[in-house]
Amino acid sequence: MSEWRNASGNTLRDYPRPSLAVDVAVLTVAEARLHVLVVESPHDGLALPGTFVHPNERTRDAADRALRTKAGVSDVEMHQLAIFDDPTRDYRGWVMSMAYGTAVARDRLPGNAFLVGVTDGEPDESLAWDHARMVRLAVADLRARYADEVDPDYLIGHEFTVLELRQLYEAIYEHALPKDTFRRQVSDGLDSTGKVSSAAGGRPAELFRRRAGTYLPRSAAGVFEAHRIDVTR
Amino acid sequence: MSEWRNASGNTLRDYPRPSLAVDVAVLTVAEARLHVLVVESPHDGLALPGTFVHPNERTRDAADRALRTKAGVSDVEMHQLAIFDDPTRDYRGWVMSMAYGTAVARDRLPGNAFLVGVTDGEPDESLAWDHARMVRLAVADLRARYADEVDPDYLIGHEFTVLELRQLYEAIYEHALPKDTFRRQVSDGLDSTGKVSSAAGGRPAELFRRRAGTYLPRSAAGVFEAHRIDVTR
DNA sequence: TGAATAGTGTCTATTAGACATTATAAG
DNA sequence: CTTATAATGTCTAATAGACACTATTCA
Repeated sequence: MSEWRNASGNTLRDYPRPSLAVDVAVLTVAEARLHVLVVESPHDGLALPGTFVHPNERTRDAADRALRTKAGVSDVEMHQLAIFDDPTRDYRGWVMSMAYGTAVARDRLPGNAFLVGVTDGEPDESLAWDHARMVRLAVADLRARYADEVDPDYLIGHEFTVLELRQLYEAIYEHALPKDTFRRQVSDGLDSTGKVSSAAGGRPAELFRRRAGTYLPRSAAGVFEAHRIDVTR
Repeated sequence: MSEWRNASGNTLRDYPRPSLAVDVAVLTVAEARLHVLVVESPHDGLALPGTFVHPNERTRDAADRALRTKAGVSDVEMHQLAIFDDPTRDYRGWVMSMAYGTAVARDRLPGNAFLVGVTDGEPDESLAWDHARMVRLAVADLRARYADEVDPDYLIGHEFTVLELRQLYEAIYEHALPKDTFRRQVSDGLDSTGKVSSAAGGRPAELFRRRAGTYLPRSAAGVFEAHRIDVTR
């Protein structure tokens, strides 16, 4: 590699470079609760799927690759959370990790996926390294995005009833939501399909689709979120 | 360095590592407008202050060091924005950059600081590399944080009038705010000092301090922000 | 006194939240 | 019919936004 030199005299070979990893917190809703996808290794215990970044690879592509090869998940839209850069965070040496977050419907994950429940941003089982903090950031990010749009990550299908949508939001925000207020908050973000769901004992519920390009009202965050997750820990 | 090997067989020396830089978007309000602090280099033109990360240094410490040495600014609380990792983004080779954002009062910057006006997240003059995108992220981050608390970055002093505070917010959000509604939005986040400002022709204005540990109401974001900055570009 | 600015009261339209009512299905 | 669930209407309290009014200074 030629030694390009910029105005301040730095070159790309002046000093050691960090190893760069990515880790991905894949959230999902199963049994009406938030879960995070983990992988188990004999040496490090439970951890988020991750990998080292390959030469000239983007971190997002590395995260995609980690999900594909270690968790059997593809075609996921991810969001940068933070870089974890404590030089002592990895026993192997100077390893930084870019954390990504996303959410995927349960039925897009392998049937034997290892899911750990998440309560108020905290995994029910302890994770390796600083991965619990990554989960906390992922949940805060998920909640912020879900207060902005109707189920942007398609945790439920393309067509759904308001009840199904509300139960999804109750799982994400971890508390009950009033059914009439919830309906009014989201109704502007829904398109009616005309169809109804097969009734479960009572009046059949109407099936809706996400309305493209609509945001939920600013008040939605206040309605959904009972409290804020402390992401500073 | 010993070759620690983890369960999946990776080592820390398997493949090349990226050079890692940091760049900092320091926003300030001058002449009732948002500005961003830039440095000028003969080779690259206008750019955000930045530096390469030193061995075993945290990115935040590197960002501190860049601000101190290249812009004469110290003791600034910064926020991670995003990692910029396009492998072709730097002509010198594979260089990623972690972007940080912050805001600093004009009088904490050197008198000869190079400030570029910012309109709707866009610097008035073109910046090197992808630094304009970093500015966009910094402005979005600033607005989100200022909708949460009263001037958390101390862009105005410890004691201030509601008028001064409102003019600050009008500069940050780039539109006029109704004086009575604004006052009601922020009043719960203020403590009265009893003192009044030296009058400027009319009734003297009361001086307030930030009330510790209070958040602005959730509706504040809707009142302040006329529209959202597109950070996807 | 009038001019200028700070601060507050009032009215209206909107709406979150609670509750009641109607609508539509199955048995 | 009864029962169950969906969807909507109604009432109240809170409040954003607009506007007017009062308060306090200086000239």
